[in-house]
Amino acid sequence: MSETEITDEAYQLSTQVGFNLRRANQRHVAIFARHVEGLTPTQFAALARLFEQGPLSQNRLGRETAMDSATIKGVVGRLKAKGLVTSRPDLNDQRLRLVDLTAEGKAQFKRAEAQALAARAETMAPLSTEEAAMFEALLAKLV
Amino acid sequence: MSETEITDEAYQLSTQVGFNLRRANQRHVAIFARHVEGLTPTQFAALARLFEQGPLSQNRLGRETAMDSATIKGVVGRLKAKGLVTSRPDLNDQRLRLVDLTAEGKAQFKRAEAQALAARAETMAPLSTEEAAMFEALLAKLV
DNA sequence: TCCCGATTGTTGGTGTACAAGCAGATGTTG
DNA sequence: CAACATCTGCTTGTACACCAACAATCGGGA
Repeated sequence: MSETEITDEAYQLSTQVGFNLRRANQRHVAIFARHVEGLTPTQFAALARLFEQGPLSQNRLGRETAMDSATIKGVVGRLKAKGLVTSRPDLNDQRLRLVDLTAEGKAQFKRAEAQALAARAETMAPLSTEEAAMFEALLAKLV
Repeated sequence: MSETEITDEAYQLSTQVGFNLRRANQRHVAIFARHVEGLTPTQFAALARLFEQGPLSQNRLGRETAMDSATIKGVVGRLKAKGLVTSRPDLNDQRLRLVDLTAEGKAQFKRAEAQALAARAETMAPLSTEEAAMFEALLAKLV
């Protein structure tokens, strides 16, 4: 019996945090998809940053949303295909492509914002208000 | 000023949790990759379940590790390519393919276990012992 | 026994995610 | 001003992650 318990202990120690981090994220993405029509969490994040900050270069937008240059290229491409953003060369620096919201992009973001709030609420529903605040504070330390 | 603050508030409310969940997971995956040679977190999780529970059908293994059938197929395929697991038909139920650890798979898991512990420690390093315990407890409620 | 619903594994399609390597533009420094 | 390092965006390759549709198999009830 003791050996089994030791094995159990070791397993839990070694994977629980990363494993549950991954599952919590999966769960949130699924909840988000149910609430927000036509936007993934990452696409929503990109729209949010553009809404906040105005036109940004593609790489800059990637940094602001925690995506590397290969990932943000795909995200921007899909948003362009939906007509939510445009991209044009920067006249002052020919390396840059400035990404900007279209009117439709702004409208879609505003619609999605309330839905994203509902998704957030459902994700945090298992926690009390105090627990949720504590969790968010601790999570922020784990960047 | 007040309008800017309102926009800020709305943005933070609507994305912070999901966004930080995603970033915390990204960070953990990166830390895990630095510590554990040759195994991704999901591959490690699959080996861990097989080590715990012995041979499992492919779909069952997927459920135990929170992967759908399409995802677990890829993971098992890569583990087979590395010689860490084998799969064979179940004689009692011809729908099933039993996945099992090889001797090399067991050895690799035991080696990786200590490294995974170190990765976990580095992931949680920004938190005190009490904070880490609190965080894990709250995270567990968010499945 | 036969039929029907449920389960298993597979495939194809879409969407993140990152490493590595590339070419072109930029800007600094000797 | 010319060599240099840096930055940007792109591409390729690998690895999750899930949905939807599918064929084969299984189990139970009419």
